[in-house]
Amino acid sequence: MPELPEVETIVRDLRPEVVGRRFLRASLSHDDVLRGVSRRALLHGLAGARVLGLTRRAKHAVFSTDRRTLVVQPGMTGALLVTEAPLVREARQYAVLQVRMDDGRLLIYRDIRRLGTLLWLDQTSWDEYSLGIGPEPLDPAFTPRALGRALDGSRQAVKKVLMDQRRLAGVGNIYANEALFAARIDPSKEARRLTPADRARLHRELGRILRAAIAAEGTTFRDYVTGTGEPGSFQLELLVYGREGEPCRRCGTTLSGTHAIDARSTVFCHRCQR
DNA sequence: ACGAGGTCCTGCGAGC
DNA sequence: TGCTCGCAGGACCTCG
Repeated sequence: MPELPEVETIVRDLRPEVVGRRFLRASLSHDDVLRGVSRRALLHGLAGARVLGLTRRAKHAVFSTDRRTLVVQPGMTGALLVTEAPLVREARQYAVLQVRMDDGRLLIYRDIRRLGTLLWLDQTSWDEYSLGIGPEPLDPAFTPRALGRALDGSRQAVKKVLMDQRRLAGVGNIYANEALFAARIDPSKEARRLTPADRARLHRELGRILRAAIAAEGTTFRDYVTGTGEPGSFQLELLVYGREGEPCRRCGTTLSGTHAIDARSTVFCHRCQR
């Protein structure tokens, strides 16, 4: 499930493949991934557009072009790939968007469950959209104080606040679970009740884990692949996510699981995280 | 403002 | 073996 490290990996892999390329013809297999743009406007807009840059914002891959900006949010099962060979059957079945480029290769957005979304925005709309997203946790400007501001005043569970894209960019269920375990914070603790020491540890561990996950090219549980089609390897380093009922790597206590926070699977050590 | 719950979407694994 | 059902969940929505 592409969160910040996964989308960062995809963007780094694809940037040299697409920047400077011109899009030729595009096709779309399903309309239900579009938000605020019609099939016709998207396909017509993409045809002939030159890619000026590819960046990441939160969990979005952002293709800026000499026309509008193509924003891809992979959701649960989305993947972006560049391919030269014709698509094999499995790949073709889930290829939602296919864009022929001027070097003959295809840029593919593949999404099995289609919980991902595609946007086609002008500069002003993209700026506004981006302003509605919280700070980037790997930005040098994201200090412990900035994390404090994201958590301040919220009576919600700290885990839910970490995953709230309006407050903080790019953190989803996997990395929220992992960061809270590493920082030894109970995921259900009210965000506003974190002590300064809690916040300092959470800031440090969140940054450390996101960087380590990028170095590992992301976490592959099911469908996620990098921009080159390879699985990531951070699943080998997960300490709590997916480990409910298994022993805590720190103290050996059986890890607990709950769906009480925002109906998302939460795994934690009730002994280490208080 | 907050929590709870529904919606989208499909593959997968459990259970019968 | 073949079926149904619940679950996975990011973002967004409505309701109370």
